[in-house]
Amino acid sequence: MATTDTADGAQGAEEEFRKLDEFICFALYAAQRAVINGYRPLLDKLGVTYPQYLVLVALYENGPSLVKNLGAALHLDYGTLTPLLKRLEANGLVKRQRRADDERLVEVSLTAEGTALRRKANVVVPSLDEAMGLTAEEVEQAKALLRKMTANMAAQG
Amino acid sequence: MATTDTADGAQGAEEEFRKLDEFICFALYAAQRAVINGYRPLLDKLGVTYPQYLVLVALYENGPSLVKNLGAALHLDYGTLTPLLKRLEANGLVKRQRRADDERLVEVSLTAEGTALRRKANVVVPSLDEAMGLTAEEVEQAKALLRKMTANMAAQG
DNA sequence: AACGATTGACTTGTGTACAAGATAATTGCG
DNA sequence: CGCAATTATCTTGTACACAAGTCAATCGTT
Repeated sequence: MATTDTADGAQGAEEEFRKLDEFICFALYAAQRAVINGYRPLLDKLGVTYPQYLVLVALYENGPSLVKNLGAALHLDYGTLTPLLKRLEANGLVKRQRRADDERLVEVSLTAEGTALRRKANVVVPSLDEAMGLTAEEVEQAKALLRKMTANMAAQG
Repeated sequence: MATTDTADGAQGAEEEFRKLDEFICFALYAAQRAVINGYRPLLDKLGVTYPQYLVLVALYENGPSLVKNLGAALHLDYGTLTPLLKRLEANGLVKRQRRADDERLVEVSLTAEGTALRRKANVVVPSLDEAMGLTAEEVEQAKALLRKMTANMAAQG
């Protein structure tokens, strides 16, 4: 069904080659985008993007945090975080402030509006984690496998 | 360990709120980026990015394809594919050609150089799918779970 | 033939991601 | 103390991703 119309590629010969759907990396890539796209309409209502939402969750969990620590929590670097945090600040959800005791450090904290978002987000968002249609057991399996992949890939970057 | 230095956030009270690491969507997000980052050094040697590599795999599998069909195979839209395909074309790996029988259609096919890349990629790349450190059984489990997520999320966009 | 609707592709604008380079503040060592 | 190294952050440049809008070619119907 998928591809029609055109020739059929694999010209006989050797079949040492794998198909797209056999790659676990593709399954991972497709699933991640599907999930983000599922979150999007809900997060739109809250006025944040998916990575912005994750930053807020990290702030809810850890309180005021250095950019460095947010990067460690989310596995994101400054090149991604700095502009993202500026957008969150421009939207009034967080405050960014250089620390007086060490001018290199920037501390990110929630505004009243950012704090208020927590309750709304908590109602609207986690529903999706369950709406992925996995049983509780499958969710645990998936988390374990994903963490294992993450750890192993990081180990030998 | 992760976050230090700053206050500890969760101000007692209710614990109806989840931590970042409990979200399966975050595990998915982190794993996908870790895997792409693992692929990057290998793909750099081939001169392609990860999404570009997936397009090539689709072309190896299906032969010359319409942009529309590549989009269906990769779950990507024109806004992503058109510039990506132009970059692949600029790098000499694919050819893009309007079809004479229907001027709306653009057919993408491999150049000699793009075809030649297949063998190199096949040697260098799939090693990583195994280098994720999962057993064969876990790989199958993971693929099944990821596909289920993808299908369920797509079902109720 | 006429023409409104559909289709396939492209463009524009916003927001991630990440590499690589720049910079100011702090630290550590002789 | 003086200064080289380190640290935390920011900036620039490239490449996805996706929504929304544009446009030409084709189709369906009359």
